[in-house]
Amino acid sequence: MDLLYKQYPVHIENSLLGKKELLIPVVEGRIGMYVCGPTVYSNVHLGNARTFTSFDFIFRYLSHLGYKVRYVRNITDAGHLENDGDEGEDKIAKKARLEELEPMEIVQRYTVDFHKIMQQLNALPPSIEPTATGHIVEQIEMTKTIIDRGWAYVSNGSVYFDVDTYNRDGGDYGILSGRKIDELQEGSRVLEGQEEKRNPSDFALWKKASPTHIMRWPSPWSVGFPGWHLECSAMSTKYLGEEFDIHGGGMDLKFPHHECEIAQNIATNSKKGAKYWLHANMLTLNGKRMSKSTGNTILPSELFNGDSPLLIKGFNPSVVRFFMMQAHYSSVLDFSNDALLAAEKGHQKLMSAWIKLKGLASSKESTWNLQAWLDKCYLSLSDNFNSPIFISHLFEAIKMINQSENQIPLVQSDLDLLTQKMDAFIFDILGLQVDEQGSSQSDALDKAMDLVISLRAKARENKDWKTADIIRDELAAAGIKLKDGANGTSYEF
RNA sequence: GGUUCCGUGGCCGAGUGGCUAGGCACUGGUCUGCAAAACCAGCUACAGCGGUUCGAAUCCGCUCGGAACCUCCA
Repeated sequence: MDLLYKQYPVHIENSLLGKKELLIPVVEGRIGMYVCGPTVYSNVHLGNARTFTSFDFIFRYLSHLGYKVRYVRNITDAGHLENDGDEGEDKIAKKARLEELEPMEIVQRYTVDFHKIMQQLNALPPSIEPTATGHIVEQIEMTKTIIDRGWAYVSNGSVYFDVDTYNRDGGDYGILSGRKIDELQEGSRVLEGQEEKRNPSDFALWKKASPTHIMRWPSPWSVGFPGWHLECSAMSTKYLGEEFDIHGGGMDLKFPHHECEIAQNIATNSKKGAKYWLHANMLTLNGKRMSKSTGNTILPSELFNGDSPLLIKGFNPSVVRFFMMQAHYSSVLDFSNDALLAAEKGHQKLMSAWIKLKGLASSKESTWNLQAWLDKCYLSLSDNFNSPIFISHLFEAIKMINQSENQIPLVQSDLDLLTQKMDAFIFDILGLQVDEQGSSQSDALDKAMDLVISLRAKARENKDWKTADIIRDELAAAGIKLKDGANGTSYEF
């Protein structure tokens, strides 16, 4: 049998070219994917979580297709400047100073928070999760190489990438974002402390630390810290090679971060790193980008437990994930209570059908075209990871399942295949989870419920509606919903 | 000001030249002691104005509205 990725070749929208292309891995059967991770100086907000959930879904699908995927997602724990001038301060160091903590305490706290949230959202851990501080040596080496090749200069102990010279030598700074350097300089903000740079568009590879700066490492140029853009170049090269397949990140990193990464890669080894660039779009709240300064923000933990003035209730992480998956990763997704509520219902319908499917019997012949449906599902996923279309196909199957009384219009082998594929689609690829309580239902509980249901059935036989309704209402209050059907009563959480 | 992108039915959200996703909500019906669920049916839209075309939500132009980025951003 053909491998799935050969049967359903993946096409992805490459931000570098602005068009969809066939994914052809550098090494057949393997995918190297790098995603820019979070800067761990505060709790991840929901927008961050969306980006990582999007790439988790992509990782899951590529793996499902049979690719051997090495997924590298870094933790930025140093080198992320507040601004690029002399007053530039490392984000981690700033937070540490404000909270009077050791920088690595900040890093530890928010790394743990990040992992916890991503786990709740059922995101798989990446294959490698390297940290910037763990790769200072590599970053220094890369800086040396770029200086040696003539595209960086030392200024007062700091090292800057020389964008003008790089482009004059045939570099293509601006290729990703479509920006032209001349325009950039005209439009750029006036920043303090730019005098170390020859040119405003130059960016730091290494920054000399001020006497009070608390994160510092020795280097040939000064005691200091690496520039933000450099870590991703250094770590992606180290773990995925000079040429690898996919580089992902939030849309807001396209410029300057990813633009700088490409320039650094080419300046180091004449190769631009990733073949395909993917950008996950922003999550907006009330039509605006989330921002801590304006209060237009929500933390995943608040969303899960409902502890926010913006929410009427909490939502299960799997519902949140389903909500995100109903939009394409490359589209802006607007967040609202109503949208979440709708997603919750849809999620419930999906899970109910999944549970029903497992209890259905097969038929003597298949009158539902399983293969055609499978093709549609895979084609939608392979078409630039189109999760919304994919989910719409899922609901076609759900309709068929719900139309089935006790028998599904499929022979046993088809029923087995459908069950296996639904399992893979819902849980392995979309990464959804059945309600924890629902999945933990034990035999004992089943027996107890059977008893309660039969008692209620008796009451109903005797037209003792009062007793029947008390049982149903009390169970409902306890979170157990009874459903009277033609073939008896079932329950769910 | 520059770059990129978007404006789809009550809401969310796909589609990107013809065959008009899907979810949620709503209305009617089936089922049912009632309810819930499910099923059936209905509601059927593409910001506005022009243009190209046999045909445009989809391509082009303009107008209006919104978003992201332009060295903190996922």
